Amino acid sequence: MRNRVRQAVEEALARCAADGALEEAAPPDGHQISVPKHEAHGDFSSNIALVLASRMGKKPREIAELIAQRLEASQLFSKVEVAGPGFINMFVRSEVWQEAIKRIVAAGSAYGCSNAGGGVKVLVEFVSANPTGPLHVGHGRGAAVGDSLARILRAAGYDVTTEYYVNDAGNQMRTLGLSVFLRYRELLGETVDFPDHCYQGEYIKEIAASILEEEGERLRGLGEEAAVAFCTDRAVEEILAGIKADLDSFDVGFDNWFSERTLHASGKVEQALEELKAAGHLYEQDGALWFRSTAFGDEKDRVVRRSNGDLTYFAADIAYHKDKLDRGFELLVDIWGADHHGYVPRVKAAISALGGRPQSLHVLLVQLVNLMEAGEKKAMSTRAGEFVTLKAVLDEVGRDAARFIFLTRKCDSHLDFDLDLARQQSQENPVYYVQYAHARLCSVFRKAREQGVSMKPVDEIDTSLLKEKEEMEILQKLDSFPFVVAESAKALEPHRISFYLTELAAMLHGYYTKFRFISGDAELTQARLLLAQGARQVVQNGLHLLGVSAPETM
RNA sequence: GCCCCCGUAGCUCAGGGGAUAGAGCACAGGAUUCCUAAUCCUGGUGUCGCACGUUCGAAUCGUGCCGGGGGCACCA
Repeated sequence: MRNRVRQAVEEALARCAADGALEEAAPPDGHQISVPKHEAHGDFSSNIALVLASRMGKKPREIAELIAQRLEASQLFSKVEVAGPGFINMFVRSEVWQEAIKRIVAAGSAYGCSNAGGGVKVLVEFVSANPTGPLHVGHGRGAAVGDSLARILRAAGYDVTTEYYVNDAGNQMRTLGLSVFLRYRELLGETVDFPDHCYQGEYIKEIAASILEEEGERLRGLGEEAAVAFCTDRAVEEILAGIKADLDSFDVGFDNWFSERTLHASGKVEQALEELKAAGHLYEQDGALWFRSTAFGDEKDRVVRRSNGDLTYFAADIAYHKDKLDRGFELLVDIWGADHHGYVPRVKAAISALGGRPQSLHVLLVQLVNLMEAGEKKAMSTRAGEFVTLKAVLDEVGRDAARFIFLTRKCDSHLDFDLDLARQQSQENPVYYVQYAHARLCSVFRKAREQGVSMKPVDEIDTSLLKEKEEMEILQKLDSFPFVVAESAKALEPHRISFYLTELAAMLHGYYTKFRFISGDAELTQARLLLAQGARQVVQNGLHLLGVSAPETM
């Protein structure tokens, strides 16, 4: 609808130019069609005259009048007004809104989808937690945001691939293997010195125990290097399996699991460095190899190969992002913990140096989650082994509530996740408010069936009977859903969907209390059931974008 | 010291150039012979952290402060 309104306004402007009333025919960049806060200001409002005024040296209201006059002829509107400093307020005819419900019902589960994204190939990389321990709540937030964003982008017509980058190479992998091996030796009765930098968690002991069970004392005879390597492989395997299981119970899946080891093994890291070197962006200093990232806006140059010969993680990250571009992705969305924000300029620098467009990379920095319990912040450190796992939280508050809490805030705002509250307050959680709206509509249809009321074919339903103010508001809200999805995708902001759904649910609950879907008036009942069907569909589609279930009963 | 994010109602947070700044929670009162009361209705609160600036117009943009968090390794 909004697009139709925009088109009408811009055509009216063109007609002004055609008949000589105004000089400009082209719509200005800042032209916005918005939904006013106050209903007295119409269904839609255009600021076109305000934007044009300064450029044309005319009074905004004068321009607005000229355009408004030509808009009145449109079949779309029942009334067009100039108001305030020069807004054009437009009132859409009720028949236009009423027809929308048929479109919505016809589209079904596809309603909300659009081709706004134009098939742009986008890679959404998220979670990518190091396989050194189980996922904690912070990873859960990233998982919810990434998975939901991928769903929203798909709905908005982007060609989406999701990926988890597995850091299964490098120093910390040795540390992980060493940690397990030391616990293994402890289990064999040795007294070992367990260093602080090793992973302290209980899960390390469990992995050691399972190795002991399956391999016996065999590892003792292998020599430290081989034994640690063995432990590393086993630990990564077990931890990754655990991570996958946790994500699975959070209903988060990935198209690809991308292993860092394969980057090294295939020579792609060396290749990327060669390319940078050929372009003159690398230099040697103090025995190390540096990338001149300052040439692309970073605050200091970065080491890609240390003086001891080891490649840094950054070197692999360069190759990884090059590989993403080589695979043809036009838009790269990386979802990182906010503590990695310092990393953004150097990765963008690498993309630029390799001939890519730094704007093609969008890094969403998800603020860390403060887990609160009994009014106190709980410590979160994988290495120290002090953290609340995602699994533990899911077991307590449930998948739907957890996802909704994560998705009802902008991802760059800090989030206090109060365990006590989420646990005991589950009845007041907004997710149930939305789900209940869906369940209630389902129950209306159950009731209708009980009473032998069945819906007529859509064509035969008289939608002009939907003339209550509340019905009109719901129709407008339902109509805006595809626009909300498209904007949410464009802005990479899943939380807009949660807010939309909460607002829609409020309208539906209010309507439910005040009016009856099923009444003695057979024609009216048909029209209202159609409204109910469309509304239920939109709630369901919206919840699906969040990865939250839409129960039929509660 | 430098960089990034945040600061909006008692609390948790939306709004991120547009008209009189919103929601949930909490608090008080009310609503159910009838499609699920996990619901609805009513009640009120804001120096939008502070100060300048940009313009027709600023919670929103810019600069500087203040406060909170995070980051500034040849760690990941």
